[in-house]
Amino acid sequence: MSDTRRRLIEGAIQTLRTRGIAGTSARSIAAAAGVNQALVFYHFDSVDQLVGAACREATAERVAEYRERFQAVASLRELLALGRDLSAVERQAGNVAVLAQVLAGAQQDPRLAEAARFALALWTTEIESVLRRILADSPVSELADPARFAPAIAASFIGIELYGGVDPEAAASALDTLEALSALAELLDDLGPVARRALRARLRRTGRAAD
Amino acid sequence: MSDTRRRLIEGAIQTLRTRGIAGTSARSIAAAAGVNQALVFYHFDSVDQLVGAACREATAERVAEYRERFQAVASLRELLALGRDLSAVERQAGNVAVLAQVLAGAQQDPRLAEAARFALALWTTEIESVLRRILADSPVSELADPARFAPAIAASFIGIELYGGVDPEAAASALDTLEALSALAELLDDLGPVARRALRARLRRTGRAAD
DNA sequence: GTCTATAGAGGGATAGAC
DNA sequence: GTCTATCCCTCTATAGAC
Repeated sequence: MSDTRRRLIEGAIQTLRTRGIAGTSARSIAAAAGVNQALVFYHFDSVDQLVGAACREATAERVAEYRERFQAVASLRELLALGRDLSAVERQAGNVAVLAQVLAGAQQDPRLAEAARFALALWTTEIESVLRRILADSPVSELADPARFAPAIAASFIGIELYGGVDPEAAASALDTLEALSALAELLDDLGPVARRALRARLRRTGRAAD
Repeated sequence: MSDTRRRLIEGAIQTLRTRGIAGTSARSIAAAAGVNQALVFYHFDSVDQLVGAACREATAERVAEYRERFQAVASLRELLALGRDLSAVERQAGNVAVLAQVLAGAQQDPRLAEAARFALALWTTEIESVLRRILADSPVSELADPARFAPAIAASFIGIELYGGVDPEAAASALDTLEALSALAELLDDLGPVARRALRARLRRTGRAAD
């Protein structure tokens, strides 16, 4: 990829972080990238396509960087602890913020929506494969299958990220709470088949299952 | 409150819903409100103050409308089921979307941040009082105290709302999953003191508690 | 309180020289 | 591929008539 293209992508990421979706324009991106404003349109045709590309790329980069750590996760608690670390690191770097801003813009812009869907799919795919592995023998799988559980986790982290922008303490509490709740899953795992039977009985009574 | 003020607030809410934070301007709001653009500045001094006021008011109105239903909630599952209903209704009306858009803008704008904090506090206060009531005798309270649990729930719903704007099916799955997981809490309640002791033992081993 | 008009900045996008 | 220059639009905010 050409150097200018790279710089524009970097500039877009930076601008989304510091000025949000509402303050992201061809001019502000070009200024951050240190290139001429007309080059936005030469290389990407329009601002939203550049923003979309930046979102895809920033996410792909981050997900790739965390892949090994995802693969090392051995329990729900570890997954949520990784999420907490990731949240802290990415808050510094501002990469989750990029996705959150694009997602906000995506509510009204089909091009951004496609990019946001792609980025979310990258995260959920990763989360889903971890869940599939760590919940395989867990009674938790009676309640939630990985493909449906993963978007809940991804969405929660994005919500917490946005919350953190206006109330960091509350966001930290939220992260702690999710992690603490994973002790429920561990307790269930301790109980093993007993828990599985009890859960099945519960589900029969309330008439609700994983799907 | 004057009629024009009211109309501007309504116009701001409408505009946030249909055009997002990036497309919300004095002109677009005034057009939606059917009033002159200069009146935005006469009544609110600036666009962000109008948007902030709209966010506060829209939220206060919705929270008030749901207060009775919150008070009728008797279990975590019912709370999450109410959240699901609320999410569906509000998605139609677009009120959670308003908060989500203001929250996105709030990451870079102190005035919007204050409004978002206020709006989030309204929701979390409501959720917290429900949690305090329904978890009073539950072993779940070993893991998460209501004041720290509530922001996690609020944040998750906002994340799911944004997710729903680009992938409605995944968002629906996420809502289902949260509801299904509340069966864990019920199971714990069934087990009563046994579960409480087991949880305490677990927590001692992993060295983590509710706070 | 409401209107018109406008200043002045910033926006997307393009034409055309190099 | 990159630049300058520009068109034309939208933006916030204000001044001043009514």
